[in-house]
Amino acid sequence: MANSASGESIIRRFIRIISAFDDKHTSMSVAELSRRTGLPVTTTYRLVDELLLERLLERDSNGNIELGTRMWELASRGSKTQGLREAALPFMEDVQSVVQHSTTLGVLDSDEVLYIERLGSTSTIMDITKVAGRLPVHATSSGMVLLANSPSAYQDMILSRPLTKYTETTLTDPAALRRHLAEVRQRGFAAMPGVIVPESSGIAVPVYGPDNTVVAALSVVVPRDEENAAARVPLLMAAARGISRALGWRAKLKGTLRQSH
Amino acid sequence: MANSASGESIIRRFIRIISAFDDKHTSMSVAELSRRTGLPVTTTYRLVDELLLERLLERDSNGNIELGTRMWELASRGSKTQGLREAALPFMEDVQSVVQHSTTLGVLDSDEVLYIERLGSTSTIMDITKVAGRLPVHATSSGMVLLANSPSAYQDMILSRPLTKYTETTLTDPAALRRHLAEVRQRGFAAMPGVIVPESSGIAVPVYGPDNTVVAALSVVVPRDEENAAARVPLLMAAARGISRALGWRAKLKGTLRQSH
DNA sequence: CCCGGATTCCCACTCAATGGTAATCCTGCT
DNA sequence: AGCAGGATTACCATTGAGTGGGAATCCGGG
Repeated sequence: MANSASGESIIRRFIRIISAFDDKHTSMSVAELSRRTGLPVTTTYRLVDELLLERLLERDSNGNIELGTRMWELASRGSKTQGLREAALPFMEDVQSVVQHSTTLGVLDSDEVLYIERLGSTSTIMDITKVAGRLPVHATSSGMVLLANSPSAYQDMILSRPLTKYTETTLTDPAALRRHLAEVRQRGFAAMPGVIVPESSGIAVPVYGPDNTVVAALSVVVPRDEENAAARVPLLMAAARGISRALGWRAKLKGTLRQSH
Repeated sequence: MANSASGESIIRRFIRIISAFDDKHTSMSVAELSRRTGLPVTTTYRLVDELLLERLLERDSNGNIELGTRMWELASRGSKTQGLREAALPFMEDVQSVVQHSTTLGVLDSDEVLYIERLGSTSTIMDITKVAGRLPVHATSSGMVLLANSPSAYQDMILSRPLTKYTETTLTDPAALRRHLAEVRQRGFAAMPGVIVPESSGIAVPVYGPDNTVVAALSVVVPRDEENAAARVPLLMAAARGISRALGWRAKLKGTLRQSH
């Protein structure tokens, strides 16, 4: 053996380690960490020791390992996500104060929607989004909005892979999805009843960045039986516009309202 | 030369790299990164390449390097900070809706206050707190609350180092600070007029965790000239109690109300 | 006292990581 | 077009940081 029998770099192993933590596993023993990551026991101990030293990991009161506050700090303070989040939060509060269910802000990351902020009670069965949580593009209103405003190569990539059918109403047929995307692009919002959880509906609108591309989706989740959920669209649009403006976007002067590519 | 002439581990260098990014420097060229981190050019390129591959770093539209969304995601989803933040947010919104200036949630990290959430407009000169930003313990109301509820060894450590005097009213004398801490402990809140910025006042109260220790400080910043800022204390206390309860804290049954160290 | 798992200690091996030097690619300026 | 200055990529000889199996030790519960 030598530097990593498996040929893995330290960075990759570091990622394995921090990836072992999620909202369901916020702390664990080193041995368990070794098991979860699949790294050799000794190696795990050595690496963890160093990460503890650097405060990227910490020990809790039981001696278990958890992600260090410093880790969060370093990752947060310089990230573009932070700017987006801060710009959006006030407007999200406004929306939340009216809609009362849950309001989320999502971005596209690799092939999924990553939620970077969320307001509303956490306990609802109705809404499974979490901050720093992911959901598939094709089964969320946020995903549809983001996909509808993505380059066609990206759309093709997403639509060409197997799409999970979560409920009766989940669209999984590429052609049907494309039609739906066209609609979303034209109307400027996505409304999807019960695509991932039968009893709820998602409504999402795009948020624009300075270069007039769509950078995020603002969305609310409401009970499916709620009448005219679409009545929420103007509210959402106004909020999204506010966020966009805070991000440096300027309304188009004149001409068509269709966004570039 | 061999594995790091400077004897530095990859982890430490990785930290140097992500530390080079902050809210003022969200993206930069690799060469600049090399300069900022002090790492050899070649080494920086090699390391950055790998981090790009792992998506801990990303290239923006100009080809500059920025922190990757994945970095934020991994650091956020498993962190205890996240749980605290989520528990606190609804209550912070309530406070913010009444106080209107700015509401923050801070924790103690090494020898400073680290702010993990913040509501209110960002542009105020009055309030310099930022999410994932730090301020010194002795010059903030949050810091005083947290310090007042810390082990005395920690208090000694903080009070024994040189304390910056930001304004006329900043306390820098250890003895005076100790008296103030005793007051804070007894009253259950800290109110500090213009300790870091002359024209504003901070008011902070403790947030308790399940084991009845203080885990965070909830605070508002208001203009200093505002009459009876202390009138805000009950509001803050009620909110802090709500957060504490959401974290699993149960009110003491009976007996003294003094909290254990 | 015993048992099983977690943790720490030990150590010989070796290739991943290193960082100079030099070539190449840009980009703006003349 | 040609030039200047910086950013980026390519090359490569060198070596100690990283590795991981194994054994000893610690610890908590029954």
